Amino acid sequence: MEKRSVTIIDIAKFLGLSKSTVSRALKNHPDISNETKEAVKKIAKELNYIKNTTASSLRYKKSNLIGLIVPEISYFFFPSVIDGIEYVVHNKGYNLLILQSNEMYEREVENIDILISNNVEGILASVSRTTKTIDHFKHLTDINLPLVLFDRIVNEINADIVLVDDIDGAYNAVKHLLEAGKKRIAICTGNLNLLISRNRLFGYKKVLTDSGIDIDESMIIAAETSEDAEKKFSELLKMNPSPDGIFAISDLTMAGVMKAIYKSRKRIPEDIAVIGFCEEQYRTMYHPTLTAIDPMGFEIGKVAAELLFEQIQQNSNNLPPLEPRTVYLKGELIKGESA
Amino acid sequence: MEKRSVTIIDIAKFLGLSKSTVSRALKNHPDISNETKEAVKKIAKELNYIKNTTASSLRYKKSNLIGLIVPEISYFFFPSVIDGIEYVVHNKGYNLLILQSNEMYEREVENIDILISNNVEGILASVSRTTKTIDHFKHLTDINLPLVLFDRIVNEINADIVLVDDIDGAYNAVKHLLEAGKKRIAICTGNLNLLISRNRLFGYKKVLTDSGIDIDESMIIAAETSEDAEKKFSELLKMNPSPDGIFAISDLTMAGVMKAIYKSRKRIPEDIAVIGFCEEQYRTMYHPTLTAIDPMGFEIGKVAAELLFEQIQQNSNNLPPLEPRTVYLKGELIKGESA
DNA sequence: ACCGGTTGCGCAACCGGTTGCGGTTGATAA
DNA sequence: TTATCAACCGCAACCGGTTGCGCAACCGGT
Repeated sequence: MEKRSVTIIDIAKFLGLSKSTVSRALKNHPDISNETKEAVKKIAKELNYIKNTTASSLRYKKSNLIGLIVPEISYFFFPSVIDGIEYVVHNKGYNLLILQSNEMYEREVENIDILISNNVEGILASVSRTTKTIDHFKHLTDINLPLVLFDRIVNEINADIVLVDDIDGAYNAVKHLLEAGKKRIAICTGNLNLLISRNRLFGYKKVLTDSGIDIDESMIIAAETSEDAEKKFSELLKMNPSPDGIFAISDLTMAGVMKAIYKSRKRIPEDIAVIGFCEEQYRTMYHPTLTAIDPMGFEIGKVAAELLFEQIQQNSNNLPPLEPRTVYLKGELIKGESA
Repeated sequence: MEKRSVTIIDIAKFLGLSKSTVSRALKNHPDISNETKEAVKKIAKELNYIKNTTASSLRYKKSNLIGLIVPEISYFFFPSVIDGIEYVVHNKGYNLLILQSNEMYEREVENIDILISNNVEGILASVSRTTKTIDHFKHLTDINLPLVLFDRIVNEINADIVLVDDIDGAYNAVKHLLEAGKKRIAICTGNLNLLISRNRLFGYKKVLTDSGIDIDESMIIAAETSEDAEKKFSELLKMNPSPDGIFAISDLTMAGVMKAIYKSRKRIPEDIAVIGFCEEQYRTMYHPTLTAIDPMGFEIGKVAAELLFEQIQQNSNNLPPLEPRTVYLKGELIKGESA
């Protein structure tokens, strides 16, 4: 059943040439005459020749593949990041091998092996929630494989890092609520194992402290899932006094928070103002539309991929690895009607 | 700079064995003694050996790679589909090479070549909006490469096909509005070049006809983008008589329609009822929550991948290709508050 | 001592494309 | 005529893992 696809050897036989000549002709090697080149290319097209990248990369050590590991592809935020990555990767003539960790440490380790095994030239990753040891990432520097972490990072690692300035964003978000006259501002943060959750919480605390407002621990709620957020905020909104502003740190928590508010029949923003980090795509889905800090998904992906290619470039020039860089992207506040 | 990673030859040298023995030992070949197997595995672990899939697949013709082509990764619907695909693909021990066509015919053709070039064992695709000729897909059957199309398909092709039953879904959606007593129901459909748009429009027309209602062409609006939908429906809602029900055929059109309604200050569902095809994730983001037909993203991906693996299985057993199958998934109506 | 059968392993070809090196040819210069 | 050289192309090794085949060693049985 297996119909072998056409190889350079087929072309060579057809033209009575050697496969080396065909190979060189296809790559426009100067040693080959123009007539031969044209003949080869003509036949290649006629026979529907497609280069076998696998064979090529085995020899040439250039797979043209970039590996990507995300916790979950369909998380609100990640599709945008992937878009940004794909934009750069495609422009460089590379392709993307995408793996999910499903927030499981074991799969993350396994995925790293898979990517190495597939000869990727670099890896982009956002680490899983359950990852505590990072030997699998450190191993990459041993074998000199470029690595860029984004959004969910780990410390003390030899890799480029791309983040949104979470503290700054959270600070500005909550400040916006304060300036609107809100006094009792709650935060819905995420799993505090994630740096992003801690940083956004830090920004929240910082602006309150800077404004001379005491931190009320009952206004700080950590939720793992959207449902979790909804449940906990439904409770919170029944309390007296209840918050008059909420800062939700992610799309995920926002979804839960908004559901809780809708249920409570409170008016937005009169009774309760809402602000968060939210992709443009979803920001205007809510009613009223959200005022939100742009989480910069596309940009993160774009910048992360660009940094990766700089490392790859460095490698292919046989230059020593670059010093690890950290890039902070500042997300702007986009005004909606919710605050 | 390039640190070569360890190969079976390194292991062989280390143990004074031949590379064939090491290869067999690692695959638990019965010819090899248990002592040797254990010794090899022990050293493999110590040296941090990772199999070079590229080399393996060159010889063994098994890349463990599945190719996926989607118009755009971050479209509302596709992340869910990818999730479903990834679920199956990972369980089979395969990996996913994901490419975007960005709705461009040329990139679709290019992507097919890239996937072939990377020795994928099968291809899953949702075709671009601008695709009119399908020779690039037909070529796949020539080289006996399994193909499954989903959601956006082309006709007269030798491939498995997975669809939601668009006509049925649209029929039930609009019927739901009729049963709620709505009389002037508008539809926001998409690019009519897409079968999905035509089918959902057909279901809309069918239920109206079946119910003895005349089709009002001014109530049929095709929109390419969310913004387009918003603009056109803002106009429509100003008309007199204006619709008292809207059926939006996709997440994309729904976003525009809802914005237009919000702007018009009409009440949902009292003044105007809304129904559509909408992923669960987004359905409850709107306020009021949407009544919608489940577009079955995850399921589509899952079923498509399963069909693909059946074809691959067939190939690897050297059996003749299966007859192309078409699977229709019926999306259930999920009640929200918008209708 | 001889034989058939098993066990355990190595040799070498192979997958398809790449590349260093060397060989052939024809033209030009000496 | 012969040395020189560029232009053009083929040979063969190589990338790392897989596999058909063959061979030596060893087994128990006669």
